[in-house]
Amino acid sequence: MPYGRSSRSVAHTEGAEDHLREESMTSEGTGSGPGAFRPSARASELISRFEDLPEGEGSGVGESVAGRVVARRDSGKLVFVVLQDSTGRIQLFCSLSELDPDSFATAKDCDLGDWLGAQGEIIRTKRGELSVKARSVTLVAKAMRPLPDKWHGVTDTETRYRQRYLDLIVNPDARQALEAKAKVLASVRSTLADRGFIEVETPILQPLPGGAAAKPFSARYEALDTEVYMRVAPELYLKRVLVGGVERIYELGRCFRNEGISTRHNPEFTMLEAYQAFADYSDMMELVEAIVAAAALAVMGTTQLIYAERELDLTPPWDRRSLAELASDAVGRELSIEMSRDELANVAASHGLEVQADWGPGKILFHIYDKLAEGEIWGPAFVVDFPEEVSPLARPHADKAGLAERFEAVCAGREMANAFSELNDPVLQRERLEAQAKKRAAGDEEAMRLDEDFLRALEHGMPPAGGMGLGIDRLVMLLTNASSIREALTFPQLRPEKGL
RNA sequence: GGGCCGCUAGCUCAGUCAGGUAGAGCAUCGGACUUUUAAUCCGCAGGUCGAAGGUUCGAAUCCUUCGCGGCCCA
Repeated sequence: MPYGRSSRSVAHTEGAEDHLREESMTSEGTGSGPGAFRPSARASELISRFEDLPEGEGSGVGESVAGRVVARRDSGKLVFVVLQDSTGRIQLFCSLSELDPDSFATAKDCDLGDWLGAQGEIIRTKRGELSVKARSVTLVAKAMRPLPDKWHGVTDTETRYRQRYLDLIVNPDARQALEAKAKVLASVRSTLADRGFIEVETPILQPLPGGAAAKPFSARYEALDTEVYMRVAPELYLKRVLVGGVERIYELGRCFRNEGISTRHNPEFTMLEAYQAFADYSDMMELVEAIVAAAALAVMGTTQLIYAERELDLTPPWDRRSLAELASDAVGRELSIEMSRDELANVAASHGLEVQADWGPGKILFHIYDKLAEGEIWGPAFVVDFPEEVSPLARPHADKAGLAERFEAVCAGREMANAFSELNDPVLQRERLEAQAKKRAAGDEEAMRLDEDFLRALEHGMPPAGGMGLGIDRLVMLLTNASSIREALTFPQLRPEKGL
């Protein structure tokens, strides 16, 4: 019993619940009618199948349908009820003379939001609406609460997010976002499977969070009397699997970062990470292009789309620009990793950027790019050659000192993927993580921790590999023209609702 | 964290500038109607105006603080 109401008087003394429907206050009304009503057809299927049925004629074909009541037009002895199922809408034609009294009463007394099942002949009315001329009508689930306004729907953003089911009922866009994400996930899996990657699962609860510069959520693990962290990335575990000799792997799953919420950030989000032994970051560029292009085809049927009223062509190959070159363009003078720290700091300061004392030239150059250039890149583009200083898990560039074999894929001014030739030198990796740990000790909450278990794995030998991470929610945003990541998540993070 | 905007009936919104008995449409509830398409017509009911405090004879409206949400910036 959903509301625990046992009598009308209880409900009626509670003013806040006055809008709950009266008949639903009795156990009879909320009850489950037939629990196993099985429709023989879906709305959209009937509409296409009987496309050629002329106005005012019957098909002679009997079918049963089920769905939610989204409109009711009652003209006395004839009632039209519109049912919505997961494929579309179909009208019921309910005539007193064609129905048993119970069925007619069910159709006449139903409320918007109720779920009905009905059986009858498929006809087209005089006004041209394909309908089921009902022979029987059954209430299969009662709605106690009213549907949003049938014309305006629900537009209040907060209500749409908190009560996503209402959004899904009345706004087709909400359904499409859900379906787009499902298509992207299926497409990503298929693209990777075609290339011989296998999907693996690694811990979400980790004793030491790692693999990205981000603050983790923590939780108390009571049975082990210890603290655990929600992963910020699966990277360090996937590399352990590489050490184990599995050469092409990926994980598609939720990661958690303890940071603010914005149109581009949700504390939990879906990330793809893939690792390929005997490959490097240029192979990863090709992989990112292939995954994104295939996902676009799966969702849109094309790799050319409109995002934020601007054209975006995801057809490979994408532009490649170096980070230093983009930073240079943004400040109007030539910058490079070989410049002195002070010189770069002065450039940053002259563009209003704050630079911290412990930042080296690589971090400052990256900061200039990140703040001044990235947001202006429409893309899709690969920004290549990140400073080594901001890439502690990446392999140093083969022939450019101070740089790493790393890129980010940028679309519509936003980072969508990050990849590198993975660092597999355990000695260098230890130095890098020790330096990170020092920064942490000095107060940098996003600096990485020293993970001895990970280093022990590397010391057993990790094959050279390319690895990439791709934000699935941001990809879905692009493919559904969503301006906020919340539209790509069914239940975005919100503050708990008060007074409920 | 900062700026701006919003919060009024279940939903969509007026009313706030210029203080004076809280409104409309849809939904709900009661009634009429056998081809409707936001059906139509008649009638009833529905409110902690986000919260608290202040100013005032009088506050949805003015002031202060807080909560929640959105957008932009960091």
